[in-house]
Amino acid sequence: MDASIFAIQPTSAEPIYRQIVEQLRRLIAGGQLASGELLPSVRDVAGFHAINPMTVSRAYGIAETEGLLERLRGKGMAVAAMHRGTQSQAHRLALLEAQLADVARHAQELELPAELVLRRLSKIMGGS
Amino acid sequence: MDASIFAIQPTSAEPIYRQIVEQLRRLIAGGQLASGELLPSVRDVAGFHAINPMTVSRAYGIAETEGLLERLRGKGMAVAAMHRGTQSQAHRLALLEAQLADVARHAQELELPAELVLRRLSKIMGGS
DNA sequence: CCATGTGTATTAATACAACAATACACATGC
DNA sequence: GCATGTGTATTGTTGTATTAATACACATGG
Repeated sequence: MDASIFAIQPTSAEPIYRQIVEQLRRLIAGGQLASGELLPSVRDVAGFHAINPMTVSRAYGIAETEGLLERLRGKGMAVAAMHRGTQSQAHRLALLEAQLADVARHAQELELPAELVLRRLSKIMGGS
Repeated sequence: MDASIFAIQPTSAEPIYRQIVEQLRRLIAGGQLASGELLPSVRDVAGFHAINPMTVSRAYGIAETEGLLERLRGKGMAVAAMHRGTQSQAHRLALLEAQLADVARHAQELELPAELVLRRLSKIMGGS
């Protein structure tokens, strides 16, 4: 697997290691990273994105603690076998729940009608 | 105005002073805080939410720099006169744009169909 | 065996957030 | 005038988060 699977934004307020962990969570849950698949090495990812290897290692370590990844000694990190294939839609939707709740709260503070927000989001998602 | 207008989450990763600034932005843009309205004093807010007065003062100071608030010497802080009434829907929707883009990106990584996400968000917003 | 590839423990540097304790400038109202 | 109410500047301390630099242990493959 190529080091380019991750979309790192070094300028973002969100810490790099957390960006990686969260993308791993979603890519695995969505099935874009298949079970058993070998991930790019920490040095590959670090070199490609010009970040420190330890930052990547930290992300991989957290993902392993969460049970997302498995460590293959001498080989590297792979998607855990437990996570065979794609999770259920309900399970994946749950990963968006908190973010959707935030959107709803902010929309209410902005006194924006729900229909308007939904139309806008629909347009953004459709165009991707 | 009561000190309870702010919904502070001390455990959140987002800094308290920034929570306050962002809520001010939205509440003013949405018209829930009317122009000229007097805000709760820093000591009131700090006491009510059990946080440090200087943290509130910092938030008010930033909001003043942004032109959201006006300082009334000896009285306190008030919503700036410039912000008379509610902003246009387009202007308010723009404040949600970045967050909606994030939702779209995450949904794609999760391989969730747009309709499912929209239905879920609609339910959350409707129930509020 | 040994070069090369894994991941990572350790230490340090830097920055940030929040709190605490003062003290100050200003306006209001008795 | 003076007590009381604003916001704020200042200084210091504490705890934490993030990233970086270095060195190490281990497995693989010839």
